[in-house]
Amino acid sequence: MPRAATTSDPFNAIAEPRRRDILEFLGAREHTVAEVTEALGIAQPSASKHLRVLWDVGLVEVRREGRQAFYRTNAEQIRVVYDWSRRFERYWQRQLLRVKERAEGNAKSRQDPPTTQER
Amino acid sequence: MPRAATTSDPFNAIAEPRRRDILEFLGAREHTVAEVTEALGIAQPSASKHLRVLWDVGLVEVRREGRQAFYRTNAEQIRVVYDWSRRFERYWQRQLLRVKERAEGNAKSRQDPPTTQER
DNA sequence: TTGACACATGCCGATATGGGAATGTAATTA
DNA sequence: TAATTACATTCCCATATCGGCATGTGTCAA
Repeated sequence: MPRAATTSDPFNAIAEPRRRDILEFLGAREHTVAEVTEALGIAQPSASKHLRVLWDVGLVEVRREGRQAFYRTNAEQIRVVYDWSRRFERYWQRQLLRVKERAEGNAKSRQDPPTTQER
Repeated sequence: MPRAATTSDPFNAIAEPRRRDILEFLGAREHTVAEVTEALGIAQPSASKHLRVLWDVGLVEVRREGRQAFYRTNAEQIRVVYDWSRRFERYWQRQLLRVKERAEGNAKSRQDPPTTQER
């Protein structure tokens, strides 16, 4: 079974770096497909496809006017990701605390890959 | 070109629902692979693979003891996702404001797919 | 009407995916 | 030493991905 479709949810959609770039670019105000392709240096069909994926999961909205399409990011949907990641806030706060606590002492390095042995 | 490797960054790693489940499960405290497989109802090799991917991008840490591996999520790395999504905070706040402003008036529905015509 | 323009879609190929089943490996136990 | 346990890895396969290129579709201008 391959990875879930990019169109299934915001998490899959933002897995692609280019799409994150697009969302950031469209963050401030709406932009034309041509503006996206030019600003990010991607081919037009590629931009259209990415925008389509983002639209499918509700991460962008479109406004059509003549032969132009004005896209803007729908921050509300990014919030899904935000809310999920925020659930771990208490954990990283706790971890930061621990780091701070042992700030003076022994630096403990990250362990080796799962397969490699250590200790 | 296929999608970027799941091992490339946290965004790709959390694109998989099962891996998000694992991260949540490992959020509170460290757990054995066996505990993960049992708690989430996934096959052992599958769990090991997912944990490996999560480990590759630094989303989990391992502590080995005898033949057991104790995994825990590394919230610090989830923060990468948190920080990225949070950059859109001002936008959804602005959008919520707009929604509130036109709370009394005309309900504007979402537009049709990019290809379909409307207006 | 014809052509240019803006964008969307279809097809192709190279590649990564995740599940299942089998196998490998190191540590513990008998 | 042999069997068992706890994980990790490998192989296989059906499937989805993204980019490039070509093409389709609707809109506006000449």
